[in-house]
Amino acid sequence: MSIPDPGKIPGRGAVTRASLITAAIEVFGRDGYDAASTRAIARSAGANQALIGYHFGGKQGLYLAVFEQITARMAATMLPVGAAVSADLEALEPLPNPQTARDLGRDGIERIFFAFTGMLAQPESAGWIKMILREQQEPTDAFNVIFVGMMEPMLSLLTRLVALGTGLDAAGEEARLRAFMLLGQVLVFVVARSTANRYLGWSGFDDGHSDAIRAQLKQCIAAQLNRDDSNDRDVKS
Amino acid sequence: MSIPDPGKIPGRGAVTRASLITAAIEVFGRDGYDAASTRAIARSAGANQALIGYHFGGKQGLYLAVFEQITARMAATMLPVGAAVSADLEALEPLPNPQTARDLGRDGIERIFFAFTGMLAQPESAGWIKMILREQQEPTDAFNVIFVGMMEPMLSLLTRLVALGTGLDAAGEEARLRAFMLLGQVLVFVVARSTANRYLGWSGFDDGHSDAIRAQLKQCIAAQLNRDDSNDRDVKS
DNA sequence: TTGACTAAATTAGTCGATTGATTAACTATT
DNA sequence: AATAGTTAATCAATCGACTAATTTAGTCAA
Repeated sequence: MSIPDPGKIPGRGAVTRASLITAAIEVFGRDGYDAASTRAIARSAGANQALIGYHFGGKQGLYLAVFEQITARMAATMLPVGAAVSADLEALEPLPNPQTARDLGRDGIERIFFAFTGMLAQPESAGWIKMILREQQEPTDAFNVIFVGMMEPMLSLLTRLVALGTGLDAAGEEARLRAFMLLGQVLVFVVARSTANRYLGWSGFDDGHSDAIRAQLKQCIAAQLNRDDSNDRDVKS
Repeated sequence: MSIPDPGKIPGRGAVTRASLITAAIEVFGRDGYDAASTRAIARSAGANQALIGYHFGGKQGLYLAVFEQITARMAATMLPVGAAVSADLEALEPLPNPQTARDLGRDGIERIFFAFTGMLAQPESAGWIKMILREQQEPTDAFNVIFVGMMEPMLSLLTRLVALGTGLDAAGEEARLRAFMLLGQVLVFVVARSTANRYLGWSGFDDGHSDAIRAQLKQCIAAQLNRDDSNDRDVKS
């Protein structure tokens, strides 16, 4: 009648439950929520179709469970990096001279984006990247899971670092906009993936390309944090 | 038996054909290709469901027709701007001194992005933005239509301008990467729309927000083109 | 102007296939 | 024996495509 508690001892049900989620990431990512049939997912998982209803209550429940898994996996790679950067920040809290602050901000941003590009370049990422993008356009309950578990913490830290590096107010909209735009410089390679592949002659987003992106990104970050002169000239418009 | 030629004199069929496309942009954009039913599209257009088969051959044919319309509409706003910028470039072809070149590049990039943000901020854009994003992840024949008609011409021009402003080789990968990343700084606000809305406290991408984005974008463009110093220090790594 | 003829456009209805969900029976584990 | 897990089968609903019948608009002869 009701959904079994997944937090229990991993009985025989736990393995099929896990394989259903794994298969669902694959099929949902490839076909999208509507085109993905519960039968296709079950077949890919080597399980019976009725088990989706048994373990997750239905298609929607499986979809939500997939996002909890995705968020947990992303958090496992990104949050430690964020915590390390954050710790370095707290370490010399009495804010140092402007030049040191800028170097610290730039270093933190680079470390975060280094981890981020590495994660995106993993072949198995392709599936859930598509799922997240779909959720961005038509958010369901699943979006909330990934926003509070991943997006919001990383964006907050990024905003702090941008503020540190540029001298902007960390609480203002400008710093948040800049952090967001910074993120866009990386995201564009996966969200506009077909355009990227065709215009740049790539066949996908692999490690070699993430190195090339990192090299350019490093220059862009450095340039955007060194805004002392251009700032004083333009900010009053 | 076969699909009627839409290039003929606009008989009574032309108006239903047009209203079907308009409704299809709405429904395809909202629900996605698979979840959008031909019945829902026909109902929204005030037409009979069988007319989709009659005018477009089927669901797929309607989808393709939608993208031809979208491409035409985007091209109508963007290509004139691109042509104007391009004309200014040809005007002083014997390349001027580095400083003038950089100003010219920056000015061209700003004009393109100004038009681009304006287009994205239009309320009726929301529908086809989603369609294009879906096509980026799982490209069909429709992607080819929009790539050669819109993406490729604008990216080429953008790359030229970036090369002009930075001194990079216009034919190299670096310049194309930079142009692409520049594009990402704007696109992120529509592709990560739910994250943007929630993190920035917006309720959508309207004119007021596009002004705020333009202000930050202007500074970012200027900063990224003034890379003389940071370039010499880092480019050899 | 009228009426007959034709082709384009539109309609309601039906087709087989597939969808997510549900049930009752069955098996394995404790 | 009792519970958890699994299975095959079936349910109504909906899908895209298709067909035959009908209406509309345009053309030409009288």
